[in-house]
Amino acid sequence: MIRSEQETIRLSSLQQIRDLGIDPYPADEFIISHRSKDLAENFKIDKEVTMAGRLMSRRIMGKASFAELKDSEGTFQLYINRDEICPDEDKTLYNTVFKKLLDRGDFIGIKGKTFLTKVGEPSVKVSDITILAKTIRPLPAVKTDEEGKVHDAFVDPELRYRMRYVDLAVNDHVKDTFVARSKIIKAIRDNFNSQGWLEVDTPVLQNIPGGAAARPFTTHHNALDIPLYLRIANELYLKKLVVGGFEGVYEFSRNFRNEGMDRTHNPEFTVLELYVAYKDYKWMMGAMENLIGDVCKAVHGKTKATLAGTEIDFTPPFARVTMRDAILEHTGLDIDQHDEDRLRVECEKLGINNDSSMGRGKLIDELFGEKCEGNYIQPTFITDYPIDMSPLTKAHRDKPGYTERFELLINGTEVANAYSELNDPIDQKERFESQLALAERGDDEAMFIDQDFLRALEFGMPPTAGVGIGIDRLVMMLTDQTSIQEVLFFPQMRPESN
RNA sequence: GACCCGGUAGCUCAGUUGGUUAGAGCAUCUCACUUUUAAUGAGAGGGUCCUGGGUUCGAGUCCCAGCCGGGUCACCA
Repeated sequence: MIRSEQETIRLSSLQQIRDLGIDPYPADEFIISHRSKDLAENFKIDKEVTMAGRLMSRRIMGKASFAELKDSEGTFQLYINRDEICPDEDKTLYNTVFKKLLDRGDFIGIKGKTFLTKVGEPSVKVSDITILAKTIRPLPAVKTDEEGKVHDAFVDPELRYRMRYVDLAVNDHVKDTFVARSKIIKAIRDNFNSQGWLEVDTPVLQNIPGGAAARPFTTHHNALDIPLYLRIANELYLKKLVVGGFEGVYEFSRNFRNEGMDRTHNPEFTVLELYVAYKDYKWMMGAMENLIGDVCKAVHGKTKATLAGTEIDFTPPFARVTMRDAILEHTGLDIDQHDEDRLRVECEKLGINNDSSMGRGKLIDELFGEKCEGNYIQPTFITDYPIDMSPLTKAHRDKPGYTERFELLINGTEVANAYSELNDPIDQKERFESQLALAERGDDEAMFIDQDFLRALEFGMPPTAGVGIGIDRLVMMLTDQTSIQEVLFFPQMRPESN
């Protein structure tokens, strides 16, 4: 293995540390009394503290030095005086260990007393240093100047995603995004648990990849000698639980789809699905408004957030527009006045590519996707989808040809999809069959038929409202990120060649 | 998958029309310095110019192929 100059020097330092009888990777617990942020916020001088973290920079001035210690909360300044840490004749700890053998990035533990420097910077006067873990590779030297300008930022997306540990170690704002992600998930859990809904786990490995229209990843189970699929959705399993008698179930489902990758798609992604018995999609819109308002507050302390320079207002209620009205508004086309053939002609006029495999619903979906979707920046419920695009959705109570379904759009992107769940087993069977017909017509997105799900419905499912929320996208909307890779710790990448 | 852009030191980046030994800042190393904060001053070292071909007296630079990434589009609810 070829080592860089800096790595070679660090390896040699590592050996010298060992030669001094110091373990560079000690096993002992290091007890921390304070962390940086808390210590700064409640700062008092002459407090005895022990702290641990990475040594991020050193400013050595002969017999005294300043250093930055970075822990999980932030950084804190250390003042290291030779005669304070080496009161006896032996000055090795300062002259050799601290000045020569430690490097930026090393984990150290310190003991000391708080004080204010001449210029008023809260600091710890160190009385002892313990090496906790020696680093071999140098961290990028990101520096921030007086004006807050960042120099030598570690910004190459490829390096950042492949070595997220480095990204997190040096780019504080990246950490903030993931802390926000965690807060969002916690806020959802708290909201749901407080209503008595149950968090459940359902299979990731499925015999039939159901509940969505997507290309699955396939694998093989050796003992059973059968193909298995990584789930593309967990919808059908959760509904089976509602059949079983749970009135509110939810799951943060890691889904897998063997499709393209871009700013808003990663092969594995997280969808929160929730099913509540005896409710309908109208009720669900209210539930979503409350939830997302709560979640926004958990992150920003208010129900507004900035996204790509625009303020997004998550204060309920959100706008509600039927799909028919949306298309009418943005294209002047009233879909209720056109059958499939005439709709195809109109799509042609509008420059929307179409082919004979596309049914009426698919054409409407294209029309909406191409001409309308991008216009909904503020949170908007698009309601009442055509029936042949929604095979798991209850037919609309008073609009023939439509379903009781809505999607929540934010910044022109679908964030949630919800409906009054179809619980009529006969209707469900027919819907699956028409999906099969679409597949035969050439639609490779048509759904698989899940016989066990149909059997479950025949045992009776109460009227139920269900929703799926794209958690990654929701996190993007609330953290001002425009790429899914910024909200996933380890986005999918092509393997490094080496 | 198509098109556009990029890949040069640990990090961020220059590199002219193709022309000596490929540069800068930070980082690293050596020396000095006991309240600094992008510490400072003096000195030094560090390169698979993404890979492989080609053109040329000569390639970081031009051409071809490939690899990796980013962006746009297509696909994908």
